[in-house]
Amino acid sequence: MKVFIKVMKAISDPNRVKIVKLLQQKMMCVCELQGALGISQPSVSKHLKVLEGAGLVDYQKEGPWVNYYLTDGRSSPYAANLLGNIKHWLDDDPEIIELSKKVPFLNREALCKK
Amino acid sequence: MKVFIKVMKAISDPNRVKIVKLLQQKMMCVCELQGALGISQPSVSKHLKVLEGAGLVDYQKEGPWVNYYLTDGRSSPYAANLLGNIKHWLDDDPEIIELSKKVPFLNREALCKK
DNA sequence: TTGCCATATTCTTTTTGGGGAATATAGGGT
DNA sequence: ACCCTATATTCCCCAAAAAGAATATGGCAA
Repeated sequence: MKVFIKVMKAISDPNRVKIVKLLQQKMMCVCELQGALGISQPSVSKHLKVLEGAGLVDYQKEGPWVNYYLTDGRSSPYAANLLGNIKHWLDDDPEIIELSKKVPFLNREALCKK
Repeated sequence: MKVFIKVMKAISDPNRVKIVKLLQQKMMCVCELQGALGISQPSVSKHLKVLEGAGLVDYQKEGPWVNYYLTDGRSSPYAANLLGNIKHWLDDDPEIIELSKKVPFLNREALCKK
């Protein structure tokens, strides 16, 4: 039950949904996600931690950056199912469409070291 | 997005998960759910309202009682998918097993008019 | 070592959400 | 009409969660 609740709570926040939908397109570092979402860096980090705790994302360090990506949902059937379904969901949502348009222009060199 | 969040938030509370799992077994009135969950009647009513708002349950009045039951998820693909999956999920959860044992003994005549 | 940069963590504030007590509502039976 | 019962709603309290500012951490470069 605890695992189930954790996964569902993780995906119950709009910004975290957006992060998942962004990571569907490509692996991203924190500053790229921040650039896309328009919220503070600590907020992004905390959302990522919640998603990681639910087994939805994982990360890999690359030089100064930390790249986050979607997992395969190995941690629980709930995570696996959710990640599978959300792939097709919300693609026609106005907010998600707007976000997706930004993706090609996200550039970590430009976004960071401001 | 709003509908998606509503469904996910609705299922992100342990008591609401329990209500859904109980209603899988049979249609129940508020006082039966209250008896099973061991929380206050207003609390049950409020949880039911959240579930209804998410399109997961509906109700039908029968004399003095209000019978709640699971919908077919017609309101959204998210509700439909969730209701379909949760049918098989959490059946081996200790809390849910305990709850299920109580179901045969839930009797609205005995539970109400205390 | 020092400094710099990306990210994580802490702190505080504000908002959201669940809980029960008390109250309101609605409908049936008398 | 009246009362009684099941349920809904309101109220207030407390805990959880989200937000950003400020600070800490960790690794790389000079």
